[in-house]
Amino acid sequence: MGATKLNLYTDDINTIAKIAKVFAHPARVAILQYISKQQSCICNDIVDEIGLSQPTISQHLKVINDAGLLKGNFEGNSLCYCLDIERFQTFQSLINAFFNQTKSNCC
Amino acid sequence: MGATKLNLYTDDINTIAKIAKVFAHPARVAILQYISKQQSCICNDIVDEIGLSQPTISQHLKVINDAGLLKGNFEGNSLCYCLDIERFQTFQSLINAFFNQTKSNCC
DNA sequence: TTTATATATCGTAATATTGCAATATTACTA
DNA sequence: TAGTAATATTGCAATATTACGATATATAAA
Repeated sequence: MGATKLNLYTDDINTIAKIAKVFAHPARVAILQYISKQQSCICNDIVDEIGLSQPTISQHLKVINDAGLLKGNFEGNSLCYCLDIERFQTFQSLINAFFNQTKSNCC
Repeated sequence: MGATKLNLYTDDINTIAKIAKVFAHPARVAILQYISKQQSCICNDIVDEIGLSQPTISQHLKVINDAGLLKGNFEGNSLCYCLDIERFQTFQSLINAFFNQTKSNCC
């Protein structure tokens, strides 16, 4: 009990759910938006920008990163995060495919 | 501790997260897909279709319904659920606006 | 090497989500 | 009105997520 029964669903369905989970917390939406606004891909002023602790931000970044949405490299002694646009685009396409298919089928 | 600090974020950000949450569980993705496939908006063979118990499906339906995505009306003694396409379309538009804005801003 | 700064990880408490059995409710039918 | 089928609600156990303090690790500069 309590755990999601992933085996009940098709891979496609699990993929959509997994993608949606990344955006299902406002901190992660805010982080993505903030990263995109910094032309030069600046790093952890995210902690200052959003009002969460450094470990919490780091945890959310890990979720975003595990989804493959980040490219990070060091600039000086600080980490420079950048959105992986291609991957982001893939997510958008998959989500749109789900929406389009679902609504076109419906009564 | 533990609870999401919604007050830290703009309404737009919280809206995106809330929408994403609906799709962040495979059962709900599957339910939406299944409902859309039934031309005649058929009801709780969802329970048979997906392998979850009736109360669990009902709970997921409630989440989807609370998001405003369902139109339900009784047909005989069974409930006929139907996707609210307009609302669904609104969700799609909002998500796409987020994606487009985020990726166009980025480095 | 020491020091300072930036980021990640660990451990843990608080809260949320998932799933189901039992039960209640609703709507039809006899 | 009693019985039946469909759906919702309640209560609870298992698990996941969120958040943070403490600490570890990594990089740069002194």
